[in-house]
Amino acid sequence: MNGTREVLISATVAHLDGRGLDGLTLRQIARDAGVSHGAPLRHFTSLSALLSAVAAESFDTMTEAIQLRVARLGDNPLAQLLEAGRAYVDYALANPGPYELMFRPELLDRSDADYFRASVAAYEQLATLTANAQATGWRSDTPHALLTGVLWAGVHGIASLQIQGALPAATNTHDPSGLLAVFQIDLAGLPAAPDRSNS
Amino acid sequence: MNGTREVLISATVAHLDGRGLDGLTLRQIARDAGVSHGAPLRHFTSLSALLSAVAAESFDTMTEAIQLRVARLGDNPLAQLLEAGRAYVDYALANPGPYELMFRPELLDRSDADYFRASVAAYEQLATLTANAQATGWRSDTPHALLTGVLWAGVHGIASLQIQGALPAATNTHDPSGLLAVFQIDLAGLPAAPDRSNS
DNA sequence: GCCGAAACGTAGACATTGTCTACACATCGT
DNA sequence: ACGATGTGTAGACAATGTCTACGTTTCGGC
Repeated sequence: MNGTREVLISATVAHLDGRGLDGLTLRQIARDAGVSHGAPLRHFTSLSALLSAVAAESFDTMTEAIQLRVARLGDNPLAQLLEAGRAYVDYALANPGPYELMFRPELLDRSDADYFRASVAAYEQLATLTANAQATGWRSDTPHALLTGVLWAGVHGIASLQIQGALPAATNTHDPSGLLAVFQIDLAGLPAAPDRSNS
Repeated sequence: MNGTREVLISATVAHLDGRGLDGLTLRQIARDAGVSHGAPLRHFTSLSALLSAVAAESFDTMTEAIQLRVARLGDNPLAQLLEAGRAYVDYALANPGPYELMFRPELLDRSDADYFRASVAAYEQLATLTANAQATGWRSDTPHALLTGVLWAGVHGIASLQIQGALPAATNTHDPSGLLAVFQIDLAGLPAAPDRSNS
């Protein structure tokens, strides 16, 4: 149960939560986990492999958190899509360390099967929500993959810049959901409100 | 003229253009520049300081490139804003190495005056274009700093994900300007077309 | 139960990195 | 002319990722 492999992953997550990527080395993780500096290589072929496992876990956690938030809403695809965007940014800002790791390909092993699966699952989640929204007529003329990519880029850009404090003070003091509110105007502004055509 | 300082910066830029951040070490830069491994520290207090100088230069280059593209257009603030967004993404995709460096605070020296100046100048450029567009009535009710931040996050997210190949194939094969076209719909969709009210 | 093999863990190498220090040479203002 | 300052080199130092050699521990088939 508390196998070394799990301890290593826990130590990595703890370090990410505490100090982020700063000082996150294989030997430091080993020290935190209470094992020798060579022990991690018995469970992961490299530092990248260990970080990929952690990144995959973080992707899964984020996907679940988003799913929970979306599930609370009724069957309103556009509202669900917006809520997913907010939940995405909320997760990133609440877990900046793991989030940064997820989008640092040079630290990860891109061929890691679990990382690939988890990242694709996250994308598929957004793609499905986008498709549902488009099915209601909202932006049905925009190519699906293109729209999904742009929406992802939007929330990713907000999360990234906010985490690294790159947004100037005036923007930074706003609630992150406030940023998304602008997207909401975008999203809801164009064709018709989705559930009004049903009542 | 061909002082060691300039040679070091050139070598760094060349490395960024050729291999990106991969293998970009102080000693490798020194080897490329044909000096000893300790020489760079005579001109820069640390690796971060050298990288900050290069990042500042890249920011300035990008700002100029955007300004050129915008200046070609007539006095149509909304069209200028859109063109700036396209020029931003174009620069990032044409110079992925320098662009990645610009947004890697842990590699840079945040207190570097020139880096700060150059990054603020880039932000101010976008802020001005945004303000001009808002002055025509476009989204004049959205707080200026908030809108600027969201626009920046949008293009930054697109550029970042595209550079690291994180967007799936269907999205990736599109012309990057195609991605922005979706933003164009957003931007132009809401109130009124800006120049029609003039003719 | 035994025992060989596999898994697991440790300790010590090795090359490489950023930075520091000691030293040498040049350049230049006075 | 000469001391100070600037510039370059070479050698240290600690730290890192990974490799190898060497012990344990564990465990499945006889």
